[in-house]
Amino acid sequence: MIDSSSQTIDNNSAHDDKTLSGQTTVALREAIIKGEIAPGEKLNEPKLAEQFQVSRGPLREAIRRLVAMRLVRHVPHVGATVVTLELNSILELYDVREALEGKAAALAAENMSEEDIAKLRALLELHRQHSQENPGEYMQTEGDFDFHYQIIKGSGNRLLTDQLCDELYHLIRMFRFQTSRFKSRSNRALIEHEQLIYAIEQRDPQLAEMLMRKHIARAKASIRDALNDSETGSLDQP
Amino acid sequence: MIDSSSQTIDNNSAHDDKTLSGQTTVALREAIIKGEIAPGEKLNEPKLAEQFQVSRGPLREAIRRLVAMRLVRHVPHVGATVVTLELNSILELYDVREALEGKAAALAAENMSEEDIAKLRALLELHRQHSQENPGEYMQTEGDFDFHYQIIKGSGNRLLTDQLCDELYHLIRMFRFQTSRFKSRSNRALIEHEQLIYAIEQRDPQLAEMLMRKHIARAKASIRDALNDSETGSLDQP
DNA sequence: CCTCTCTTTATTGTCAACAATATTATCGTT
DNA sequence: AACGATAATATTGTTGACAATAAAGAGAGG
Repeated sequence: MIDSSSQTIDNNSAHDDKTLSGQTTVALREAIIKGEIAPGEKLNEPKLAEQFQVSRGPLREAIRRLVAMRLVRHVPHVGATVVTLELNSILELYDVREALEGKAAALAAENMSEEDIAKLRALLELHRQHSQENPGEYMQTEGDFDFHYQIIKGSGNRLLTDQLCDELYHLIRMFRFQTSRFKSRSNRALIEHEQLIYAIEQRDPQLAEMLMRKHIARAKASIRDALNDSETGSLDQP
Repeated sequence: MIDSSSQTIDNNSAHDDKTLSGQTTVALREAIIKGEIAPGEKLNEPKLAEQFQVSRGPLREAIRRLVAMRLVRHVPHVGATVVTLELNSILELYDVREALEGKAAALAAENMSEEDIAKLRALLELHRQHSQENPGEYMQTEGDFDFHYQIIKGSGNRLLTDQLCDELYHLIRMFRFQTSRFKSRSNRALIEHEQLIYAIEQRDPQLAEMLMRKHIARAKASIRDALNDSETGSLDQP
């Protein structure tokens, strides 16, 4: 077992929030991420309150939290709508990821404990094994972020971790859900993860940062190519 | 042109929010940043609602937005408290700034229009002039972020801009308010800004990023030194 | 037939009362 | 006197009703 909070990636500051607002937040969040509420769709407060069996108060609070997570946009006196992830937003997201996770990798190379590094390598071997047995499986995407998640946490920077794991993570999840038909090149990711962990083991912050940045930049490029080819401008509409 | 709201740094998604929640948000936010509500202090909802002449509803919403801005921490059924900026949090903040603003500088070198670059240089000259006439003046701090702000906007990345200017910016302001007794080395900043704008003019993303990162890293180091000296080690424990 | 205005409707913003939980104070026991 | 359990208090969470604003529709005029 890697960590007490490793399989529950969701820490979201609401992991132990038994309050109605908290529960409604995760329910609404998941509904949006899974596409049960379509991108661009308007969030009708009375309707959703009825649907989630809560009053409008907690529902409004949930909406505000999702606004902070950038899953929802809000205009005063008009209402809230689910964000639409056009290609441009995705590319912007990956630029931010590159900057933040690159720094996280550098800090991880400096601050991560030897045990945590060992656990990280164990996790990588697990993914490699799984990938060999069932090639092209779902785990690579979840597992991929598992790996990144451990490095981010290994940075020891709380602000960085919160920004990446509480806010941006759910945006990434939403995007992956919408484009799950595209299977990612998991072999390449595995190789790059291997290089990355080696840099961390060598305690080389600059190399770790460079490798992480290139890793994410390549993912970004591959997304741009895939989406440019496949849709030719006609994928992102609902 | 990217946006028309350039001199009003506060865009905060509430710039034209005439709603009570919006007004309460900025009022409460400024009160916290200026220290009228002390760091670590608890936010008593009935008391603050009375103070701001609003009901608890809008006040609660304001608090939630400030939680998203990381100016306030919230625990279910216990309440909200103003964050305490220990040295550690500040250093973490500057690491995140280094990553994000570094990338912003690189993107600005790629995407900024020639006119915007010209305006940026004009702004720098203005600050230099002001700095010569009244050495060691307040403007350098506000002006410093003005400069950074223009570069961030010049990146053309909306997510990046929002993260830096809507959320982190207010944390920085709060920190500066609390430590206004320390005068920053404005001469050095001016020189480094000069180098930075030159790299942008040359359309050299890598150099621009490097310069911005070093610029912020130096600011971080100078903060660490100043705070370590002045408070003699009794600062970072809670 | 289209367009503009006014009315109607629906939706968001705000409020004050109620319920649930945590904090504090009190009291008894060791 | 110190500690722990229990009751009183204060604060947060939730609810439904009310007010203000925007969207939708009807009707008159061009």
